[in-house]
Amino acid sequence: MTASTGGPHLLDDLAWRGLIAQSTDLDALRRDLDAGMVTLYSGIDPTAPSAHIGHLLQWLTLARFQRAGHRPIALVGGATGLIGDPKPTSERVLNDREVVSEWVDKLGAQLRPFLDFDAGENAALLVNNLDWTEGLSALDFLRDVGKHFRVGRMLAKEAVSRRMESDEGISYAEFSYQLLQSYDFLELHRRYGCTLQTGGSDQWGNLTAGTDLVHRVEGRSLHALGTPLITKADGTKFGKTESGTVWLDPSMTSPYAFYQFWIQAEDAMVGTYLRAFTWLEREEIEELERLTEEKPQAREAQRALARAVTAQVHGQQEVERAEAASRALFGRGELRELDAETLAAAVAEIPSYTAERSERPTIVDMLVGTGLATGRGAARRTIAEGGAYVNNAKIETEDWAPADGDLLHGRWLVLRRGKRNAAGVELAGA
RNA sequence: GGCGGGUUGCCCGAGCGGCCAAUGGGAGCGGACUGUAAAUCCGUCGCGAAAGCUUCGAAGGUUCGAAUCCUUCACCCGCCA
Repeated sequence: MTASTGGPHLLDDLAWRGLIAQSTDLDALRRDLDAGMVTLYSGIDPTAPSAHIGHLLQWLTLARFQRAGHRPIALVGGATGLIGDPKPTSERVLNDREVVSEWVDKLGAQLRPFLDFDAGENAALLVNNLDWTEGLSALDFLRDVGKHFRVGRMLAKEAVSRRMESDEGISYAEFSYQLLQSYDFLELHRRYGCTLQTGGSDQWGNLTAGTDLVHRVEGRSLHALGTPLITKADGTKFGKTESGTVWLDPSMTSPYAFYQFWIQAEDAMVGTYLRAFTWLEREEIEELERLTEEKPQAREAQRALARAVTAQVHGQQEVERAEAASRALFGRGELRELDAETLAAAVAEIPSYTAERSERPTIVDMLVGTGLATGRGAARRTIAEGGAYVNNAKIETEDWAPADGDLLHGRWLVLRRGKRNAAGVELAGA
């Protein structure tokens, strides 16, 4: 069970999808992939209680290898997460051990649906690098790992040199990070015959540090493959919304918000995202790209993207809910014409809160109450700027309060700030 | 351990006794245009309706008045040991 069923070669598909930014020796990798099952790994560090869409890309890459018959190891960095990968900008704050350990568990559970852990020979594995570093003494670590590293090369790594040049500098702990991560590759090579590490291109220094270490210790040349950093069309960071990072955890980013994030993709990038984040085939994606060019206002590609990615992460049922809510809230139709059930379902997808009728909440109260505005000042500003809507009608006065006739089905209001931030208010009580 | 430099709002970065809630840029947010896109232009961007309140690493002090001066502490950077 080596090569996949028909279709293009895995590496050609990855290249077409724009997933190969850097690699050690592609031809050698191709030979190994063709020769049989390859064991590969990719790791993420627990820096939050949930993975985000950047991590998703790494897991999907592992999954692409698995579908081609190879064996993926998903690593969660219970050890590396205790140290922190140097950021180019600033030193990280250490997280407590208990917190990190909790996050490791959450991330592990979160990634399971993306890989097949019961595939027989090439079943996926989930590992935690704390398992082989916790018991390691500092002396052993320095002798067995540290001795193989040259400080000159360590200093040359992008993240390290940037930090050396910054006026904040870098701690020894973060400086040592690359040793820890390299040791993972060595350990996984020894334990499982792992010969390939994949990761974001921002990890390239760490990936090659790993292949270097294995080369020195074991005399074998392993492979590293870096996926590109996904960005927006102007090169700025991808994966953030007004309310921050796009998380996979539905309690941190609701499926509706998740869906909305993708639907709002720029025309110029929607093809890139389809290639990288979905399993759609080449012909389908090229057709969608063509549609974007010919009929951009139809937003077919964005819709397909949102649907596909949301389905993978949250399931088909959530896609349908998000789509129904999106139709209700962004549709041309009158909100008043929606039946109570549809409206209730739509409101359930968006931030909402319940206010007491007797308190006679004003538009400002409600903007703040729903979280659409961060404070009363911001709410007033929104109104003054003409960005506040109730049931799709612009509200221009700060002391506006709903009359009974404004309520949809006797109890709901749909608030909107700007074009695309909606929230619900339910008025309770007599 | 010694000497020198630094710590300003989400980020970068001016300010160096009153005119500072603090110049400018970026990001963000709202509007116009369009298509839940981009670009562009306009507006906005500590909290508060306002009076006012709380900010410029922390704590004290000098002064009518401090982000700006002094002292101590913490952290960072550099050179030396």
